[in-house]
Amino acid sequence: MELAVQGNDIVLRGVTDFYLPHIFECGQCFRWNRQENGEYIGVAGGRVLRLGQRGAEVVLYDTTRQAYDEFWKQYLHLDYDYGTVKQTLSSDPVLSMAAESGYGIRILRQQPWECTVSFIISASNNIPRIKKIIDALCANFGEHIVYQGKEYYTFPSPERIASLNLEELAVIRAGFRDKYILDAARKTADGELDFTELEKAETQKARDMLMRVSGIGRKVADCILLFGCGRHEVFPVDVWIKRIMEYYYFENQQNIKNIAETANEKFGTLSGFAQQYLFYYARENKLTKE
DNA sequence: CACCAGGCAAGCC
DNA sequence: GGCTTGCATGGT
Repeated sequence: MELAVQGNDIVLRGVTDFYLPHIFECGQCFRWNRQENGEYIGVAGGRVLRLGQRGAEVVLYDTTRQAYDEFWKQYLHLDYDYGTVKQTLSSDPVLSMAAESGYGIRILRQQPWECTVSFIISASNNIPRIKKIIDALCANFGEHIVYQGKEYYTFPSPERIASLNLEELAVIRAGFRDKYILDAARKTADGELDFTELEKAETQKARDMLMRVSGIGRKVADCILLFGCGRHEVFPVDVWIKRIMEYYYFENQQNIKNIAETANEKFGTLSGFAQQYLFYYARENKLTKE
């Protein structure tokens, strides 16, 4: 892959295993929106970016080399070899098929705090409404930024949300999840939940730390670890994953724990990548119940 | 108008 | 420990 700075844009050539719709529409993130021309605009890490792609050429509009080196390269997981990931996983026939379907998926390196709130909101919810609630959260309590003449909002800090009461937070229409968001914000603001400490901890210990927050169970914790902490060995099991795993690997219904254990035996340290390919495949094919 | 959506906590055994 | 139920809200 080669990089060129052209005016205010950064152009990447020879990019493989990377396809914008796969990356932004596989359910890992909620703040990227497809434009009419197929480009995507998103807010992450307090910045805004417009992204375009034509085959192996990816353009990051109106940004700097510094922003790319410091943030977007890692965020977009461009410093990682997905060819090897897919090659290894493809020894399993189901994963071979799923990885072919979602060939351009990258697991974004999102910010742990944003991930925490986003996946608390995801509980018993649908993706369009999750996006709507997060948008309202940012528009009401985030910081205003302008990019290419349009207004955007950053994701609000733990301190900002911790300063609110339930009545004020009700404007985002999160329903019963509002008290969970507040608990996460308070525990993060006062250091009871410390993401720096969490980074250093073993995976199971890190999961336990997250699950001390009300509203964070096993599944939400695992999403935070995978999407916000770069723990690629974690395999979050939601209804879609449960459904596709039962369909291809079992003859009947299984409990969550058994599904996660089976995945770890099959996919090892690549379980998180496998999870994303399977999730995308299950939704793409509208895999139904039973 | 029922039913459901990237689950979770609380209450039961 | 495992199993059931209620939960806010909005979309179909």
